[in-house]
Amino acid sequence: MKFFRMTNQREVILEEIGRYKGHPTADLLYERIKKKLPHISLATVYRNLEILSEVGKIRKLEISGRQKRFDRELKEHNHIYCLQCHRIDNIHMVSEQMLASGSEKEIGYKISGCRIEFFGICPECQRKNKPQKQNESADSHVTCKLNTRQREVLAALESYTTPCTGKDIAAMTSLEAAQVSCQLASLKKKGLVASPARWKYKITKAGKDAL
Amino acid sequence: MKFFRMTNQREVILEEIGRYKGHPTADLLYERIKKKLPHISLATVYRNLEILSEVGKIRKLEISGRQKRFDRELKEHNHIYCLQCHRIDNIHMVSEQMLASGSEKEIGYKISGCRIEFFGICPECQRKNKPQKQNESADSHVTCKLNTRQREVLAALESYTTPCTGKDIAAMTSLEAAQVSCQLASLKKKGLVASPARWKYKITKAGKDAL
DNA sequence: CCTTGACATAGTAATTATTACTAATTATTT
DNA sequence: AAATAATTAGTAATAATTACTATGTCAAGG
Repeated sequence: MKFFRMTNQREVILEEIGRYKGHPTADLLYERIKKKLPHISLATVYRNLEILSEVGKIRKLEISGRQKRFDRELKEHNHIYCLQCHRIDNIHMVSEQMLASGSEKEIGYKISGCRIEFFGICPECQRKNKPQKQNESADSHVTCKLNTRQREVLAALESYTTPCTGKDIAAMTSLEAAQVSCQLASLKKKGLVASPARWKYKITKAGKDAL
Repeated sequence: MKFFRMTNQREVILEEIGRYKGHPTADLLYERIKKKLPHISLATVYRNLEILSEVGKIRKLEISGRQKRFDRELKEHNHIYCLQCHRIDNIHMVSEQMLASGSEKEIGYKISGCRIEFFGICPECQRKNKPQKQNESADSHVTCKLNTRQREVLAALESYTTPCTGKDIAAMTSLEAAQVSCQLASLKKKGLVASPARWKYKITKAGKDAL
């Protein structure tokens, strides 16, 4: 049997998937991981995602769309997929009842699992679709006066489960650490981010709504 | 609005999908269609599969595996996928009940559909897996003494919904028309194929079992 | 009937996501 | 420490699909 070695690269990959709320693709993970391990190769990311999912540490999704996606969530759940922006969210429901429905016998397959994939339009895209007229107009009074940098910082925070430091955010975005902390201060004053611990920031409900 | 022109190529593509029982991939269809339209381009096949599915004449499946698959079946159904040989079969069951289960509200998505994908081992692969020892031995007494050509003819027939002529089969396989009719005669004698009309052949239950 | 313009086509190039390969490096076992 | 095995970065190769381009076809309006 092959021996599995927990290398530094694998730890970072695993940690990065864990930090990420959604179902990231290999290349997105690669972009993020590169910030920490600048010399890592895309092939290493791909290989390890494959191996980690074989070992059962992560889960590989082969869902709609061109790219495979990965997540850390190991308990059974299904997915819902936005036809418009291609984001994927989790959806929890029993799937066992269907397995028991006698269809297994009916068609002769030995069923080992089931994946349910809903598709539709996610809340965010629904919101985007509604107001079609205000495109040419002011465009700023709706979204609580967020500038590009603030939006970028907020978006980065939004995609993470764990609280981040300013440095983390700088690594995820194109911004410098100084720029980030400046935006964080202003966002905090508006109540769009909270700081559960010194130097640690997370997005608030209001922050999510503002996005 | 764009005008949709039913060209000869599109008719042939549509007909070929209709003739095919499974969920063929673009390149498989291309191989088959080339027999009838030797000058058709793979790009044309791809483009038209896309267009035909937009127009609603066929359905595009984005299921597990690398390639997209297409089928003509327009009423709602779900799929089951063999992890081993990658074949895909239909499975009929109600999916509406899940849509009503309140999860729509729960996550804010506007759900427009749902795809359920079971996976497991298909009957054929199960059969292949069982007898592991007889690999070196005679290898012929089990399968009702089918030779390679007969097997090829039978497999071609098996994949079609409509009765085929010998010429059809010759086109699908690597065999000459004369070779095909010779094999058909012998298969008919064994009861593995039936001839519902003069020059038309279809596979029988016994034929499927023999495969 | 002949031109005009939208739609289609074959053939090919380009792209995207992923996998395979290779030589060098690192860890584990003997 | 030497031998062996696993892993890596970097790059080449592959598979499926899409984009591009020049040419061709068809149907309608002058």
